[in-house]
Amino acid sequence: MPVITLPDGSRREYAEPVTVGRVAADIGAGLAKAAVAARVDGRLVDTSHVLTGDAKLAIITDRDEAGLDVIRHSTAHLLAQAVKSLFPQAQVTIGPVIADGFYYDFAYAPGFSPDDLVRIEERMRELARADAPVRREVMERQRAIDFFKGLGEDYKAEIIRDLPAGEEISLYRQGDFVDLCRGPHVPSTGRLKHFKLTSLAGAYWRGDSRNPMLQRIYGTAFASREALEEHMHRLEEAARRDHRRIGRALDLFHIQEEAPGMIFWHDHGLRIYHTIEHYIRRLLRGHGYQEVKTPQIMDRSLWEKSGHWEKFHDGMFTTTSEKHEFAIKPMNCPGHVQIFNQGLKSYRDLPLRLAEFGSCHRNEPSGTLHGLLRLRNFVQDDAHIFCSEEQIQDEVGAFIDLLHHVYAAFGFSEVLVKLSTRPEQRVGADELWDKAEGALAEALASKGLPYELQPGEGAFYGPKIEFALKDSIGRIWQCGTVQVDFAMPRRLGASYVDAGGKKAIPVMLHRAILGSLERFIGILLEEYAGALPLWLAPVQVVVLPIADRHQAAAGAVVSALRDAGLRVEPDLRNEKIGFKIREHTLQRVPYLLVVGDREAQQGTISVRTREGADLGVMTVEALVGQIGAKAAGPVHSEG
RNA sequence: GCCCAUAUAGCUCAGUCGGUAGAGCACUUCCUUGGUAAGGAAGAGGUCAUCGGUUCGAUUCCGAUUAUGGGCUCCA
Repeated sequence: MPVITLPDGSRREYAEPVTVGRVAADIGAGLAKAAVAARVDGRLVDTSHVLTGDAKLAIITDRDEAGLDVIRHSTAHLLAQAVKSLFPQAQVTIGPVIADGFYYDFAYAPGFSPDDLVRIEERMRELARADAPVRREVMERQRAIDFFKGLGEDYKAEIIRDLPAGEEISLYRQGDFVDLCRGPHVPSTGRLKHFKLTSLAGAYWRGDSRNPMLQRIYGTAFASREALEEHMHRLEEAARRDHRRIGRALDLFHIQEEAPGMIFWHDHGLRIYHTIEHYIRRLLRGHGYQEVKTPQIMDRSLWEKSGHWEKFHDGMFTTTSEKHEFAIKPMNCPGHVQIFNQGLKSYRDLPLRLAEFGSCHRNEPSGTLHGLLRLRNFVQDDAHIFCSEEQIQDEVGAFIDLLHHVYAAFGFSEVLVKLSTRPEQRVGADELWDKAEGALAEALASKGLPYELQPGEGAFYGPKIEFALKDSIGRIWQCGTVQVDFAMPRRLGASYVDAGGKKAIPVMLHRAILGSLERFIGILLEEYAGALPLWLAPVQVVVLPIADRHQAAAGAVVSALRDAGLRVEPDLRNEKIGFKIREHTLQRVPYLLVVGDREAQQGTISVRTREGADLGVMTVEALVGQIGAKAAGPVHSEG
């Protein structure tokens, strides 16, 4: 006699076991039609699930987030069904739901072509129209393994073999297609209407590059056609924010074939770069950092001592001179230890903070390069803090505050935080790791920062916190970091005299706020779609004379603004004012000043913003009063 | 590095079922001196990424290389 309790607290009693679908139908025909799955006592089930005893039941429709996931998951199955029907030799593997869609990996040696994708999507529509019921069945483990082996689905058999013991093994059938799956799924394929296959990629079986490469098909699905179209539209909009496109359009930088992974900064791009560097430099000085500069290339023997050579020499560029082999620095830390090592250090010198805008080269695999976001040559706002073990937590805490202060200054509010702990291969005693991980976790907790734990993802020399930002299409990029290092100071012979007069080895904190300036600028450009905040804009103001006779007046405005510290340029071209307005608006110049007869006569300017707002006519002094402080940026307000 | 795709004028792209290419914008010159998102005319501009193969003939077909894009792996 099941008693079913609904989310609103109401109850329904049944004389005998009922299916979820039946209960939904009893509540209302509309709900029954909209139901894609259900939650029974918190567990997701199909609408065909039979309720045998008392239960709490919530019907899930495509309006629920969980319902959308079910639709996407079922669409992935539909994709697999279509692929199997068109390419019977293909083997199915896994097909999970991901953010904004799903994918399915197939083992298919010849590979799919983009044309195949079109065919597959067509077949999916046919299969959806057929509206085949999706049925769940449970199979005993060994029988399931034999069953899939019999189908030639070796990957599936392997997946079942590796499922934890005691896990129920369920299969889903739709038409002649069977797939191993936990479910739940939509009741029938006809429920899948608004989907699209989006891309084709390679992906290693089980994410291991030693394994065979599978064919991954990405797709997405939504509850309505409008939602799908909106999603595709969002992607197009995001593509317009792409920093590579903006970099070209605003003449900021370029990359060319002869220097893959390296940037040619143009004038306007370098202005952004320098503004940021200047800001960080001032800030660090105010926070007790010294700025240093270390050699670009150093002898191989130093990299052997630091441990980099053994672990990373494949990723290092090298060069030779007179029988010496040199490496171009991939990091700044060994250089900073050399500076620390000059002269005897006392515990009174700690914490010693050495900062460098260090240009690093890393021979990244060609397939990983990506605009400004992944380069072979980049500049870190790097620093190393030499301190005692007791100072770790305070230093990390202060750094976290500083980092958030900086990210806020650039207008980033969403910063993802991750804590990576000891990897299998590591140096240093476990007690040290306990202490360091504890210090990092404690520092995060004391800031009330939520973070994702990444066990085993730390560096070989110590645990780390990573701070990441998202690009315009939601990809996550590590920017800031703080890492505890027990190994390198010892390896490179760093020491200080402690309070007891004994020699001690300092702990080293590696830390960067922006990470790579290039990457940070890339993300910044996408965040603002090129319309950078006033203080970062390469050109803050343009002065536009209406006709040739206003050029002198415009020139006077330019020099006055330049004297006031603004980045300002005139546009003296023989063009109409509308043309110039359009062009500089597209160039994302924050303020556009028009000078015509009226203004020339009165000694004023007519002010317009890149957003199209008319701020009216005013004097240069009035404008400087209005925007001067903002244009100078946070560096001045922080002293 | 691995999988798939792409590479044509400065940019965005069209095109050639194999007979050495075209648009728009940008650029140059001239006309125009115009009041808040494109004034007009003319002109110039390309070894069709590189190397090789097939062919009477290759920008087009095939192969390799390089780079780029989307993923995967990696990221000190």
